[in-house]
Amino acid sequence: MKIDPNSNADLSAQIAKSIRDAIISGDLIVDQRLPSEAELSDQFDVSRPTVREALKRLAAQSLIRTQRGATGGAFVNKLSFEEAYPQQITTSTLLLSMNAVSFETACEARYTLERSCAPLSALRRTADHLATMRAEIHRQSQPGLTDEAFCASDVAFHRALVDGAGNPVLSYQLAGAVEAMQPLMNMITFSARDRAKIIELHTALADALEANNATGVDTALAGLESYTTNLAKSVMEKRKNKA
Amino acid sequence: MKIDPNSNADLSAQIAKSIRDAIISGDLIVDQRLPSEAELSDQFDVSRPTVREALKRLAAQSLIRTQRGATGGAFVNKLSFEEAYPQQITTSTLLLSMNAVSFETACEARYTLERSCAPLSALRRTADHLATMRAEIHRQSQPGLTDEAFCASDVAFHRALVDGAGNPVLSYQLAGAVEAMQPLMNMITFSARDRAKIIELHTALADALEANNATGVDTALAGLESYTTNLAKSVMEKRKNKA
DNA sequence: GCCATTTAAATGCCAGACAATTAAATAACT
DNA sequence: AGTTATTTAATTGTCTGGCATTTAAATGGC
Repeated sequence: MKIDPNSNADLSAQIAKSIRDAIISGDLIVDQRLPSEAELSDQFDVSRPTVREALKRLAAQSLIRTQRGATGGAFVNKLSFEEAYPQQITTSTLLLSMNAVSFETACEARYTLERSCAPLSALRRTADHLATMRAEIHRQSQPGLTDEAFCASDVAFHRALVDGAGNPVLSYQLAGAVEAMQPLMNMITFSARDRAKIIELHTALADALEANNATGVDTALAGLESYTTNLAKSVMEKRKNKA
Repeated sequence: MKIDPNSNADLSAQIAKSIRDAIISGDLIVDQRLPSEAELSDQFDVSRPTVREALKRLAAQSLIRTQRGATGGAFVNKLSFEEAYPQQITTSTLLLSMNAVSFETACEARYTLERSCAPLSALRRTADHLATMRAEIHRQSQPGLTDEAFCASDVAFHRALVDGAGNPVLSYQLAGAVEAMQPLMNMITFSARDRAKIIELHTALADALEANNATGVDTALAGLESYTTNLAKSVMEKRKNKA
């Protein structure tokens, strides 16, 4: 393997790309051991620190894992949904906060995606999913709950709804949209009356889901979306007037 | 800043996490310059190579960019949708290939998400989106087209549909679902008759979109999903019989 | 005042070394 | 023979120190 030292990209970036491509193309398969750092240095004709930088890049994307010791080394990592979740959420969160995405746009995306899961979830949700949702509703009605905890519970509730569709790909894609909204939601402080309204809609949603009533679920979600949007609008309005 | 040398995690991973948290929390803002590698070495009380490994981890996630020269250094990167797309697609592709996700499951997720965009797109699509879709349909009907090119055009067509919803967050989330399907779609070689059928459905979809007919778009998408699923099923069946 | 040169600061890269970890090979002991 | 303790070898983790390269700003010459 050879690397172009005249490219404008870092050597470590080129090496990382080379290995990444090998993983994506299937030349390197899951759990396969990569050559040792010393061997990679020879193959790519670079120093060990440079190889290490390349490997760290791959590790940051969970594409490899490393093990020390005699039989250690870098191994192609089986990328699991569990591992991919946090990265997806981090990226989505930063995208929202760094690109001045309006609350409305983010909210629309989130509820659009979530409503698409509703029919499947109404069909396939297990008792487990329902139990989780009921438990979260109960938590949300506790008086002493902080706004952060309320929002976290809200996220857990909606994730149970999405997971109810029984499609891991769908759950993964939705995770980013739902979780990344949390910081934005936290900016809206909920009054007791607002919470009661949200809990009421959550209950309606759970009831419809329990009855396998897809239309009911969709209606409840639409209600949540418009209520949330209006709430945000009024909060923003108040803040603007104060300032 | 101090790092725990007795943790089981690598120093570079801990440092990367520390800086990443600072970015997420807003302590470090976009375009802000991080301390130089030498300064970071001092602050975290580690060597420069270790700091560099940490920075490469962050660079792999597009959280920072580096610049050489007198006024150079590492800067907090404004994560753009354009930058996040490829990562999202790589991750989604690997998740599908490494986790034995069935074609059916992936296909269901993809069309479920895409159908959720249909109403918005029927409402908001511009002439530009329509033109792209018509152009891709035209390309798809060229006789000499390879299967790969046909699939690539298919992806472009569907991305135009999604982009028509005019919501960047939605487009981003959908990119992974749509693009990650391409390698799976490539495994199904399309006969001329299959292509004609797909083009027919694409045309119906574009027509409905042009008429702002949300229901028509949804019907066409549902048709595409069932046709694709059945096609895949029969292809798999044939392969099993051969073997 | 403008252009060429120098300088300084920073990242990019390398060589060599040592520490820590781990599994396997070996030796010692029962 | 079998089990346990020790040694050994391979590998990653980390450090030191250095040089090359790039870039913008400071300096100097015209």
